Amino acid sequence: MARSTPPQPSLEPTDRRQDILNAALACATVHGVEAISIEGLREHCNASVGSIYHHFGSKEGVVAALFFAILADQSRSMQAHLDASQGAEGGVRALVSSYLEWVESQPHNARFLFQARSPVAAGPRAAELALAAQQRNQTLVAWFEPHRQAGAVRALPCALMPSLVMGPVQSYCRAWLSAPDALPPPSTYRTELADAAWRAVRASKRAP
Amino acid sequence: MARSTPPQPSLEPTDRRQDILNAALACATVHGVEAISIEGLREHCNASVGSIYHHFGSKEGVVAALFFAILADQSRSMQAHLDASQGAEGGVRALVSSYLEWVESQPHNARFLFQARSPVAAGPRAAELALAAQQRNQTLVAWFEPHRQAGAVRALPCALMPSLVMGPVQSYCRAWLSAPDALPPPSTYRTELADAAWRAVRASKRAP
Amino acid sequence: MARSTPPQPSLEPTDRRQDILNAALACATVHGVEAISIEGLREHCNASVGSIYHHFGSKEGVVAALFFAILADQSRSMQAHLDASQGAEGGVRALVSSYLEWVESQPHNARFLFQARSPVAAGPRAAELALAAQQRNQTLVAWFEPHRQAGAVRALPCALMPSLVMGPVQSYCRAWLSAPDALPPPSTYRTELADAAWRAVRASKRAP
Amino acid sequence: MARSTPPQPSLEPTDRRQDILNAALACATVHGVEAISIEGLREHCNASVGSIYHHFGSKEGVVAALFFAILADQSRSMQAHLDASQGAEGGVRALVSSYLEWVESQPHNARFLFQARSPVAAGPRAAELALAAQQRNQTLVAWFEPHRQAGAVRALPCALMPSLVMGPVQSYCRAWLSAPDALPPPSTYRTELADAAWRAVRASKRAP
DNA sequence: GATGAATGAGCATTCATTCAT
DNA sequence: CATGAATGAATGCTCATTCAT
Repeated sequence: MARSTPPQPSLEPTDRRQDILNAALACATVHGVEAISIEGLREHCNASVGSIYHHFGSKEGVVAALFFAILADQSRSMQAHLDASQGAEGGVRALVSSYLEWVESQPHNARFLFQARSPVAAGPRAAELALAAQQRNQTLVAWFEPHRQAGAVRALPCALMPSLVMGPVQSYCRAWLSAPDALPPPSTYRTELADAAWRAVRASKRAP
Repeated sequence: MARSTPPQPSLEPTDRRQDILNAALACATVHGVEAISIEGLREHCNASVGSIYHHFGSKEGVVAALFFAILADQSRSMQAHLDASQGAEGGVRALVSSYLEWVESQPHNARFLFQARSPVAAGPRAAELALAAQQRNQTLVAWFEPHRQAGAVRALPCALMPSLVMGPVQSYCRAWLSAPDALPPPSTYRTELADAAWRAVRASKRAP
Repeated sequence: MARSTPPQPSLEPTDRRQDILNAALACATVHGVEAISIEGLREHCNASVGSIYHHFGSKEGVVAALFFAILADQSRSMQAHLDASQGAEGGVRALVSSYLEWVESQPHNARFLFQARSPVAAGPRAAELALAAQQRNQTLVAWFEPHRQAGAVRALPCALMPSLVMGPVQSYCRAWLSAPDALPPPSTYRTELADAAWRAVRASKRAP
Repeated sequence: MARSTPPQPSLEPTDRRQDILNAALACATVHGVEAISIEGLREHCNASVGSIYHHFGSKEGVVAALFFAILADQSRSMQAHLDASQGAEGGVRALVSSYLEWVESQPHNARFLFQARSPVAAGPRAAELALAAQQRNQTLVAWFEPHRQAGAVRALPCALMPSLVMGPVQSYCRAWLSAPDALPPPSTYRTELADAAWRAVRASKRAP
C-alpha cells in the first residue's frame, strides 16, 4: 500500500509485516477502523496471533504503523506534484489536484487515513502524529512564503493557510468517501476546487 | 448541554435523561466516543444500569440521542443567524461566523459531533442522520438559489456548495478542537474565514 | 470458611460471593494459588465470568478477599485462646497451641495463607496486609509488656518476639503442610513446641 | 551470584549460562519468581530465545538451575561454619549465625530461595530437591547425635530439630526480606537469636 | 552454539444486555 | 421508574516452545 510503484512481485517471499498491514486495511475497509480485531487480521493474512504481536506489539501498533505508512505515501505524492509545479497558482492547483487524485486512486487508504487519525492521536504515537502534521503544515507555509513576498499570494495568517487551500477539497473528498455512490468523484470538480483554492489565497486584484 | 434555554430548575427533580446525556458527553470528552460504556456512564451520573436502558434502550441509543440533540442545537443556531442576515454576502458571512461561534462556545459538543457521526451513521438511526444531512445541504443550496439567479453568486454545482462555503471553517475548527492550545481560537480569524468563503462563491467581477 | 460458627444453612439462598471464595480455596488446594484461574472458579461454583468480576473486580481481588477472610479467622481464633489463658507461660502456650490446632483443623486454609501471602503483598492491597501484620505483632508485643515488666519474661527486642515465640511452630507447620504424609501432625509435638516457645522468652532463672 | 569465588574474568568470553542465571535473579527480585519469563530474561541479559533453550531446556530449567546453585552455596557456607565450630553450643550458634550472615550478605539470593522452592518442588526436579532437603536435615540431626548422647542437648524428636534450631532465625529473616526497611537487619539480633536456639535444644539444668 | 520469526493454546478482562425485585 | 446482580460471548494479549538458518 505504502509502496505503490513496484506492483508487488507477489507470493513466495511474501513479507509478513506487509501481509498484516494489508489485512488491517482490508478489515478497516469492510467495517471501519474500530472493527479491526486480531482475529480478523488472522483471517485475512495467514499470520498467527503471536506473529502479529511479534511485529507490531499491539493492535494499536498495527493501526499506527499502517496509518503512518499511508500518510507518508500521501505526502510523498503531493510533494512530488508540488515540486513539479510552476508559480504560485500552479503550486496551489497542484496541491489540490494531487490530493484529489491520490484520494480517488486509493479510496481505501484515504478512508483509513480519515478514520484512523483519532485512534492514533489518542494512542502512544500521538507525538509522532503531531510532529508529522506540523511538518506538513510548515512545508506548505514555507512553500508559500516566497510567493507571498513576491505579492502573488495574499498576506494571511500562517495557521490559516492549510485550511484555506485544502479545506474545500478535503471536505468534498470526505463526503465522497462516506457516500461514493451519492456524489460524483472528486476529479469531476477538479477545476472548480482548484479555482476556489486559488481564489482563497491569491493576492487581491488591486494590490500588485 | 443541548438545550440551553431552560437553565435547569436545579437539584431535586434533576432529570435523569439529561443526567445521562451529560455523562455521555463527559465520557466522550475525556477518552473519545468509542470509550463510552454503560459502566462509565454509571460512574459519571448516578443512574443505575437499568435506568439507562429504561430511558435509551441501548448504548447506541444514548449516543444517538445526544448526537441528534446537539446537531439540532447547532442547526437552530445557524439558521437563526442566517435568517437575520441580509443579502448573499451577508448570508455567507453569517453561516461562517455562526458556525465558528457555536463551535467556540461549546467545544465539547462540537468535538462530539465530529466524533460521533461515524458510529451514528453505522447504527439504526442512520437514515435519520442521512435525512438531516440532506436537509441541511438542501436548505443551504435553496438559500443560494435566488442569489445565484440574481447573478450575485457563481453558478457552481450544488454538490460543491457546502464544501466551498463551509470547508475552510470546518477544517480550521476541526484542527483547533484537536489541539486547542496549539492554535488561536477560530473567532480570531472570523473575518479571514468569512472573506474566503465569500470569495469562493461570489460571482466573478467580469461576469454579467 | 471465614465464618466457622453457623455451619451454612446450605443451598437455596447460597451466597454467590461465598461460593466464589469457596471455589478459590478448592482450586488453590488442588494445584496451588498460582493455578487459580477464572475458568477454574467457574467450574467449581456455578458463577459466570461476569459475576466473579462483579463481586471482586479481578482475579487478584478474589485471592485477596479470601486471604483476608482466612487471616481474620485465624486471628480471631488465636485471640480467643489468648484471652482465655492465664499468666505469661499460659499465654505463650495458648498462642502456640491454638496456632497449631487451627492449622491442623483447617490445613487447606493454612496452606492458602502461606501460599497467597506473596501475591497479595505484591498486589494493590499490600498496604492493608502490612497493616494487618503490624497489628498482629503489636497485639502480641503489647500482651507481653506487663509480663515483661513483672519480670516473668525476658527483656527482648520487640521486633524479635513474634519470631521467637511463633518461629518454631510456624516452621514445623509449614513443613507438615508441604508433606503431610512424611511428618507427624503438629499436635503430636504440642508440648515440645510450647515448651520451646516458653524457654525462648521466659526470664532467666537468675533474674527474679 | 551463586559462585562468588572466581570474580569473573570480565567481559569478552562472558559466560552465557551465568548471564542468564543473573538475569533470572534480577527478574525475580523485581517482580517475583512467578514473573520470570523468557522474554524478560532476553531483555536483561543479551541472549536470544534460542540460546536460553539451548542452555537450560525450558523456563523451569533456568529457575531450577539457579535455585540449586544458590542452595548449594548456602549449604557450603553453613557447613563450613559448622565444621569450624566447637562443642554443641558452638555448633548451634554457628548454624544460626552463618545462616543469618549468608542471608544478610545476599538478600536477593535468599529471597529467591524462599520464593522458588514451591515451583521447583512442583517441577521435574522435585525429587532432587526432596533429596537435598533430606540430606540437610539428616546432616543436622546426625551432627546433634553425639552431643545428645553426651547429654549436652535435650532428647527431642528428630523431626523437630530443624524447626527448633532454625525456626526463629528463618522466621525473622523471612520477615526482614519482606520489609527490609521496616526491620533491623538480622545480624542486629545475632546474639539473641543464637541464645534462643541454644536454649531451645540444650539439656535442661537438672537433667543428668 | 546462536538467532529470532513463528506458533497457538490459554488467560484475564470488558461490556452490552437482561430481568427479578 | 429504579436497581444491581447475573450472564456469556467476544477480545486483546502473554508466553513457553519450536525450528530453519
